Amino acid sequence: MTEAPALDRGARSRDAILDTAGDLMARHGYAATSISMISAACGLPVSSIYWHFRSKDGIYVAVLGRARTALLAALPQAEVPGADVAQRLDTFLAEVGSAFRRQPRGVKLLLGLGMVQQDASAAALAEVRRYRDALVAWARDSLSSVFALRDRPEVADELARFTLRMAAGTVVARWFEPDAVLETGPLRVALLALASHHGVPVGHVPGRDAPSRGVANRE
Amino acid sequence: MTEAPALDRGARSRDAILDTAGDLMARHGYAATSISMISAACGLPVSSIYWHFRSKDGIYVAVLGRARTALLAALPQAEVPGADVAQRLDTFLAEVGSAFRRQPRGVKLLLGLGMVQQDASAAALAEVRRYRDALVAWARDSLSSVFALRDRPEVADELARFTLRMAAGTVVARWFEPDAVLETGPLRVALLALASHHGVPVGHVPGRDAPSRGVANRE
DNA sequence: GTCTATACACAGATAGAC
DNA sequence: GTCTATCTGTGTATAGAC
Repeated sequence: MTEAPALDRGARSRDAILDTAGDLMARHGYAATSISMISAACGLPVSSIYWHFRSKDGIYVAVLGRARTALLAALPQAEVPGADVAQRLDTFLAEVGSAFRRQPRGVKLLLGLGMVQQDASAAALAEVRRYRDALVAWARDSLSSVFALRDRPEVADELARFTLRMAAGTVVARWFEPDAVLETGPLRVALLALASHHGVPVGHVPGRDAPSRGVANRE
Repeated sequence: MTEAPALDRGARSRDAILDTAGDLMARHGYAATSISMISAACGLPVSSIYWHFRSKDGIYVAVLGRARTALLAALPQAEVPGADVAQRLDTFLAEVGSAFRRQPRGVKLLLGLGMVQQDASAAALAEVRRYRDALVAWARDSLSSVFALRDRPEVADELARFTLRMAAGTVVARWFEPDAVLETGPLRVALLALASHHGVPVGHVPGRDAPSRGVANRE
C-alpha cells in the first residue's frame, strides 16, 4: 500500500500539490497564496513544487485547468431530458444547483485571479478564458435545449448570461453569508418570464410554490 | 494656488493617497497592491503613507469607507417616485444602471478583499460588512417602494437579493468582457415576474420591447 | 507632515547533493 | 523526484532628521 509503483510517485505528488494549491488559492486568492504556504500545507518542499510546475503562475494554470475538466465532467450533457419546458427546466436547475453545491472551489478560483487581469501571464489569461468559455457554452446549449431555442440563438445567449451572472453573484454573496445557496426558485420564475417575454412558448407555467394569488398578468 | 493653507496640506495628501490606493486596489486586489506601488503612483514616500494610515489594513479600511459614503451619496432616496409600478421600476432601474456605470470601483473594492476573508483584520471585516449592509438596505427599501411592499418584507428581501446578485455577477462578468453592462431589460422582466409570482399586483406589465408574441402566462 | 535611510521577514526562484 | 541550503528582490513597517 505504502509501496506504490515508483512510476506514479511523481504523479501522486503532483496531485497533492494541485489539491492543496487549489484549496489555498480559492480561499485566499492567487496573490495572497505563497509557495511556502502550499509547501507547508502539502508537506513537499518548495523545490519539488518548482520541479513539477515551473512557476507560481504554472501552478495556477494547472489548478484551474484541473478544476475546469472536473467541473465539465460533473455537469451533465447539454441535451436536457424532459417532456415539456417546465420539466426540462426543473431538471436543468436541479443540475445547476447541485453542481454549484458540490464544486464550491471552481468558480472562486476564477475570481481569485480575476482581479489580477492586468499583470496576469498570457497562459493564465488563456486558461481563465477557456474555463469561462466552457461554462458559457454549456449554459447556452443547455438552455437552448430546455426552451427549444435552436432557431433563436440570441435568446439562448441572453438566458445563459442571465443564469451565469446570477450564479456568479451568488458566489460573491457567499463570502458575506457562507451558507448562501443558488436560489433556483426565483431563477426559474425569471427564466420562464424572460423566455416568454421573447415570445418563446413555455407551456402553462405551473408555478411550483406561492400560487400566484394576485391580479398579475391581466390586462 | 500652490500655496494652499498649510493646514490642509495633510488633508490633501491624505486624499491623494486614498485616490491612488483605491484605484490600485480595485484593479489588482488588496493582496497584490503594495505600499510601494501606492507610493510610486501618488508621489508621496511610504513613510508619509504610514503616517496617515497606520498600516496597509488601515488604508483599505479608509478607502472602502470613503467608497461607501460616495456610493450612498450617489444613490437616490429610497422613496422611488412614480405613479405606478412600471414607472417606478423604470426609474429605479435607470438609477441602478447609472450608479453602476459611474461607480465602477466601489464594488470591485469589496471583491478585492472579499477573497481574503480568512486573514482579514476585524476592522476590515467590519467595514466590508457596513458597505454590504448599506447596499442591501438600499435595495430592499427601494424595491419595497417600487412594488409597494410595506406589508411583504420577505418579498422585498427576495427581490433585493436577486437584484444585488445580478449586479455582483455583472461586476464579475466585467473582467472577462470589460464592456459588459448591467442588463436592466432582462432584470426588469425578471423582477416583474417575481413580484407577480408572489401575488404582488404589478399593473398591466407593458413590456418595453419584444411584444410578447407567445402563448405564455395562459392557463 | 514630509523626507532619507533602513530593519527584518518573507516572497519567488534556483543549485546541487542524494 | 525529493531534499537542504541559498540567492535576490521586495514586502511591511519604522527611526529620526528636517
